[in-house]
Amino acid sequence: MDAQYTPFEIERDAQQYWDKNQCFKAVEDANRDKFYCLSMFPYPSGKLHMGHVRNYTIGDVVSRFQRMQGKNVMQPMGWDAFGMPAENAAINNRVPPAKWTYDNIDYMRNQLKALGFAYDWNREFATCDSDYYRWEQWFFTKLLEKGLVYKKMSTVNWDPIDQTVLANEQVIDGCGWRSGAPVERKEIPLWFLKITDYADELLADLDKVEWPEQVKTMQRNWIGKSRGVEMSFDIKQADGSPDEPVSVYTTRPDTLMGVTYLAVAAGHPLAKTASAGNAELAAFCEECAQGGTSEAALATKEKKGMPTGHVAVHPLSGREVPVYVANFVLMEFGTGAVMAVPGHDQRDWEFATKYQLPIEAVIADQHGQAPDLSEGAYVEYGRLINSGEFDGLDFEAAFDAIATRLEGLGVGEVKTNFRLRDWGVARQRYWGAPIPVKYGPEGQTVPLTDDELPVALPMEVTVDASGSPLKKMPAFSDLGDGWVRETDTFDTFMESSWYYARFCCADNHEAMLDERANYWLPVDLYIGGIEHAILHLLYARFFHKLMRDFGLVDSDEPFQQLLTQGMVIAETYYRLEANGAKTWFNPADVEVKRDDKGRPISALLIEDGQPVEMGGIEKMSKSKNNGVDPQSMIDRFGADTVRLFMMFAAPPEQSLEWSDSGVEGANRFLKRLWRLVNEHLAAGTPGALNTSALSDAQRDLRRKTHETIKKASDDIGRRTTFNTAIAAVMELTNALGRFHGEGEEPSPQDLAVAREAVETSVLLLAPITPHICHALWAALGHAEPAIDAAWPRLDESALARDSIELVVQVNGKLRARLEVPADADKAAIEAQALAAENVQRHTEGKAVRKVIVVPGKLVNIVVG
RNA sequence: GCGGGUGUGGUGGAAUUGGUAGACACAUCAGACUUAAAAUCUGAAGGCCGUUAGGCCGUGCCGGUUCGAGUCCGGCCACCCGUACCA
Repeated sequence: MDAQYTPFEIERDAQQYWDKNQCFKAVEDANRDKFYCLSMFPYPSGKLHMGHVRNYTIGDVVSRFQRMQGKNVMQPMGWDAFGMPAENAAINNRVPPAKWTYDNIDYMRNQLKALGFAYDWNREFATCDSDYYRWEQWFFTKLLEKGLVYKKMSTVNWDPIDQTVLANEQVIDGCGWRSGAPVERKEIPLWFLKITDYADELLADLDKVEWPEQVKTMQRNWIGKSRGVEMSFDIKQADGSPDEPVSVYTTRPDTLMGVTYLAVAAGHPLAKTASAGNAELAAFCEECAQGGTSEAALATKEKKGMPTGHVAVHPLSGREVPVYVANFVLMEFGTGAVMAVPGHDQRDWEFATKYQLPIEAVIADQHGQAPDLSEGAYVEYGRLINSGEFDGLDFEAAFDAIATRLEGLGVGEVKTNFRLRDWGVARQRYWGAPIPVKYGPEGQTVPLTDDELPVALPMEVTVDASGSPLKKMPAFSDLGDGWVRETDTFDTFMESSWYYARFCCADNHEAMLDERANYWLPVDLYIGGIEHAILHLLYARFFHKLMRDFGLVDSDEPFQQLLTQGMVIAETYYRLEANGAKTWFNPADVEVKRDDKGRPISALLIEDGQPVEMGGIEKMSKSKNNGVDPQSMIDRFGADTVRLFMMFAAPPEQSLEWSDSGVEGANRFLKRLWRLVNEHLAAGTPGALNTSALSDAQRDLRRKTHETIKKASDDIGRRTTFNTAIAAVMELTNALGRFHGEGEEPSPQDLAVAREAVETSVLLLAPITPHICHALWAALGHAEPAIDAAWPRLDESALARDSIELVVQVNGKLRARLEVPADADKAAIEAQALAAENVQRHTEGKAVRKVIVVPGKLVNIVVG
């Protein structure tokens, strides 16, 4: 064994060994428990970033740990390869999107290999391979035949200069990111998947999966099941003539008698009839159509409205209330109209205050009084007031009574609603899977047949910033005889909704999935960023249920357990330029000055020695130039050091702050471990361990070894807190460094106890730093590689103690520590606690009211 | 705006079921080794007071429950993620 830790040779040798022996090739085996471990596959943006390294290290640690538990582990990797960045690269650098994407994949695959992840590379694919997306196209035609797909008008961001549809991300402060022109909302026909048909099941089945509660809550709220009443209001135009009734939905029918106005969307039919003779209103409706379509942009916009001149007739009281057009009401949400109760809804209250509309109390406060509405709405539930015959009813009773009355009048009904909307899957872009539909000369819409699939995306293409490239390619779209192809492509969420299943049988060219999917699925542990908590994870759950209902899989849910990792963040540095713009500098190019407590006080740019400003710690990003390239760290310290730091610096669910010195610390630990094993081997040959004849020092080290096995097993296997598992192993190696036998030379028994501690440390670290552990395990004389070693076994008897330390509190404050026999009874502990010198000082002259003994932990003496 | 989360020493974090706040590291300081530096090893350290014994304060802020609160409850503040065409 080399005296020096040489990470690059060790890592190369270990990787060659795993590769040559196909160690991570996964084969179905009905006789073993399977473990499918999946990390969210990357978008091939160019090179790995720290978020990828963190994500994939977590997955690799769990995979290797499960393998050591004896599981049949499958850990695949692939590429989420369609998307906008490839088109942007094409526009900016004139590189074909396919070439750009596949070049990036080649580079990033090498980076993943250098990190030593235990992937079964035989299963690799990219979603832009026609061999993958052809099955998605095939499945879409089946969904279309079954009525789960339909086309409807939908609102998109329209750039009037570039004549193109913009993604929400491409709308900055309401303007197009390239043209700078104010974005307009435009209605176009688009394909939708009926996810709302599965809303109830998507909600109910959250109880079947082991996901973080916060993610389940977010999904429940997103699906947003509610019970309410849908009712219609009769409408009179300004001249008194009737217009079409307006339908509204409310979850608070108990407040119906407090309605003082109605608000409709600018696109509502009523707004159109009202605008006919009202130029001012028509102009307002047009203004409402400006700006982006994102919910955040709409919801934070200043609330504006304008009266239509129409009035709505209250269905119960007959009272006439004004109808407004409001910019915060949208056609695609619910009915496109809302009833407003400003006394009991804060948004309505603000609108009513702004336009001097009446605000009326119809719900009593907790004292049974009319609430004070001068500062805001009263939104709690309570008993009804000012509601005629409904006065005195509580929420439940009022809901039922009012709903029954509306039903009797034939103007309303109780209705369950979902916030969830159907999934729009069509994009007016090139780099995606073509939607497999054609249109006939008489306007027929026909799904492509199996022998017409796949619809391959043409590789020779001109991509510019205007319009959809496929639309401009007759060779693609024109099928002759008046038939044309659909030129929209799929939302890239389509590809990421079923890739986990395709990994089970990626080599099947005859079918989308086969029986191997049912061996591996569901995924046992799925790992990825918290930012995917709603959309990706909800779409994948939906897609899984679709595949189930077509008999392709037999499970209900795709991901049994979910681990959501936090972001990787780093300090930012900038200089303010004369024009007010900020120039951002990479942390690698900056030197930080610290005060004598190590607190950073200032920073200099290394290049010119002049100061730069510290901009705070933020998510690693291109825009703030604070990304640390994982490659440079791997080149400097090796993969094991990077992996160890990533797992040690924070628990996986929290954000992780990058720290150069922390990485050096991780490297130092590995060097120390290397030396420790080296010195242990040089000290001599251990004897056979005799656990019935241990010295105190030997028993202490052995206890520490088994305490560490217990903690690390639980931390990695159950809690997934890898940081504390590593800390525990560090404690063990620290104890090992301090361990010395009684004689000048270590005895065979000393060496046997030390050997157990050394081998335990190596195996417990093997999932985290697999290369160094591969080398050390071999150096310790094992012919089998470390990846085939069994996880260390806990010996409960090694944990036993003769005496334990208790703390003594007086009135909850720590006053003394006691060493007591492990089997001491409560009375003896209490007596010893009361006798302690410092306890006496604090109890002297006071009455002892109560003594609380918590076995194994503490004694609290309450005095008064 | 709405939904979900986070907040602990100089720093990253630990404290798993309401029971010793600060494990393990990083940075800092001191010492050893060295001609010297680096590397390595050993030690110190939450803040304030005290010679020691020890005391007081302390987990974003305000309040509550409890023998006991970082942990539970109510109200705030700050930041982060998502918000349906970024992936």
